[in-house]
Amino acid sequence: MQRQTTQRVAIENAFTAAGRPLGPQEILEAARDEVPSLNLATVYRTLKRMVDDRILHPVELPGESPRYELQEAADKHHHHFRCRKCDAVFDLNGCVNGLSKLLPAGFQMSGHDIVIYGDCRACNA
Amino acid sequence: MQRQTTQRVAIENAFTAAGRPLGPQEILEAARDEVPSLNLATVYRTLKRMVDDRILHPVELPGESPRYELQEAADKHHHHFRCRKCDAVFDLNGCVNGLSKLLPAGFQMSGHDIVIYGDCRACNA
DNA sequence: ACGCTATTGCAAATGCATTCGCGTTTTGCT
DNA sequence: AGCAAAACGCGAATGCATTTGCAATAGCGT
Repeated sequence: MQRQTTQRVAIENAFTAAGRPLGPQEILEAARDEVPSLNLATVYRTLKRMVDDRILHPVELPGESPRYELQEAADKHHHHFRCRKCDAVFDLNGCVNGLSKLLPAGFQMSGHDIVIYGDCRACNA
Repeated sequence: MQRQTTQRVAIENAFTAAGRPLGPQEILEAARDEVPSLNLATVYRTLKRMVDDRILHPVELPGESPRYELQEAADKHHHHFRCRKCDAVFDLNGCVNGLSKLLPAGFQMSGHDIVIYGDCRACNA
């Protein structure tokens, strides 16, 4: 049976408060505001459970360890922005057309990922 | 000083023969056709040197360890295709428009990556 | 409030890709 | 051909992100 622990709630809160994909370390730091004793192993255990339960969804970017976002965010097709100054990742709404015209003959497309790099709002200011 | 060893030549040949980005293990297997004694450590050493010398360029895809492609290929802006059946990666020519319209207000774009997933020509056949 | 068991914190262990140490082999210069 | 330095092969060592074992703690049903 699934228990409602303070650390799990703190982790869920971290996601809703951030509104963007978070990595294990980021989650740890954010959730420690609520539960200072929180341990990284617990973060990993909780992440794994929440992914299994379809509450979170992994976000993989080139050359980086996975971040996670709420499944509800993942449900609608979207892509990601990664800030080169603060390394934070943000969700982007929408998509582009014409991807399939990049395909060579004989290739079949079943999905795609787009990552935009640059400076986020906060780092820009 | 830089020496022209048979293993280094074999590795270079693997790239020109493949015409697509290769990972260390793929390189090892391909180059062993020419030099059966080739060792993975040598592949890594050679890759590092060739990247330093701007002969090769690393290709990072979400959730995978880096592959490498000839710098000449990397010089013109392009993206990548990854086959879900054989895991091979291919270069794609061209790009798309309208990426910047995905940006939220206050965000500044300085680059982007696109990866298309699907079945490659060979796996399709 | 009590007790059972899921969950936690901590430190040690994994897994994996990549790197290093070192004795041996090659390369390229003379 | 002769040699010093660069490369190699091999196995052991790193570095990191992630996982696990275990004793202690804390949800939650009764």
